[in-house]
Amino acid sequence: MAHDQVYRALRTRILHGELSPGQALTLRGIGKEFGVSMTPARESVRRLVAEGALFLSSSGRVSTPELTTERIEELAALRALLEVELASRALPRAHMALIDRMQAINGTVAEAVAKRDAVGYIRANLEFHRALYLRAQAPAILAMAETVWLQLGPTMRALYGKLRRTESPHYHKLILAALKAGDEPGLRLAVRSDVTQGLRLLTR
Amino acid sequence: MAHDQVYRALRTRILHGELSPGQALTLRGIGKEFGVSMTPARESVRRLVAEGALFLSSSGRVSTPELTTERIEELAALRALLEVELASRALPRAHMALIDRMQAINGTVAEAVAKRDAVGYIRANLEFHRALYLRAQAPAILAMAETVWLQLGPTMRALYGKLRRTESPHYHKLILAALKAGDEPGLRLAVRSDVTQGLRLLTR
DNA sequence: GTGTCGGGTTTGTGATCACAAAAGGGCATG
DNA sequence: CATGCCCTTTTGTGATCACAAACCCGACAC
Repeated sequence: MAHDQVYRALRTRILHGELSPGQALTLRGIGKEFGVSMTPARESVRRLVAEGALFLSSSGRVSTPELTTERIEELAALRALLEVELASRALPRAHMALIDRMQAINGTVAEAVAKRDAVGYIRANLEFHRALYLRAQAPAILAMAETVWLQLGPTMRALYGKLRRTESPHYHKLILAALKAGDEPGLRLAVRSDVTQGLRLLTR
Repeated sequence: MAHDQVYRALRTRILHGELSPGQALTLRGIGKEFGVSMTPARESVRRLVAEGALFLSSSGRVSTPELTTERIEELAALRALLEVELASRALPRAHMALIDRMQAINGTVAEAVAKRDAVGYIRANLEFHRALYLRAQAPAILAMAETVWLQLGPTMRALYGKLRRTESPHYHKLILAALKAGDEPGLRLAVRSDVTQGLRLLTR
């Protein structure tokens, strides 16, 4: 059970962008921080490496990945593919209660943007998307989308650290509008734009 | 380095459908088979679990997954999404040499079908697809497609064990034809059909 | 015949250790 | 002042062990 707690803690840390790209980790360091031996630390690290959340150098050293532009573009394309599908599947099941909740979450997103709180922004943004995708009833696809998020975690932090915007995310409003209208093509376009938009800044 | 060899061996075994769904594995058994201790056996197993290739029961027991119909359908949808994208990206770079090679591989597929060799069929089939997708120059997407294959490995074995066909795969010919003609919509449809066709049998 | 209980056995978990390879830093040399 | 080398320290790897939980199977009771 120990390795699972370590795994979960590291995972959310990476997912929420609390680690910068290229940041090094050591097994003994992790073990010490969580009060366990190297064994569970190693297991959780290996698992995160398997998911692409951490990078394992040829000498066995572990760090968060520093993504190349090409890889970022690929991951953005993956997000677009997977999340458009998820949104599309969720649409018929998206009732008013869900849309209200997403609207509330979007308020949190706006707050985080205003406060320049990168981690808060990323977390709220993920929550916004996940709230919708959970309705798709497609756990395998959602899991795959989450591993893509995981791989982008540290990079996202770097991205929003550079961002100068203080206005609330435009495409989230389009997503909500399309949901309300039951407009599938509009939803697909809005999700694709939202997902692609941010990453586009990084690749130039 | 020991755990990597174990990992790779188990991975190809699963990928090629050499293990039936629900087959149990033990750490000590794996260690004994490969002449290593439990430690590297555990690491490789945990990695395969993270990739969805193995299933970890709540009590820690490990086995190949027995997929539900819903999950098979989802994984089929994922294959369709990812592989259509990969094929589409590969198309502009698919020269005659590649098509020739794919045609040769398709001969191997036909042989395996004729001999009722499930493992040979799966392996040749994967090789056929991978030959094309490698040209897409999209390692992240390809890696994701491969983990989907991995999850389906044991199930595929069960599927082709039940199959009665002895004719060579029809959709592979359509894929080759679309490649030769540079026909992108045709290619997308052919790949989608090929990927969906087999799994469709299982879900009914 | 069916169900339940018990004990021996199998199995996973996490800690610890010895070892080798890599990294980092200080020193000498050009 | 820069560069290469060597030694110390750090770090990952794999083996082994003690322990607890789960499992299996046979016996017993109803």
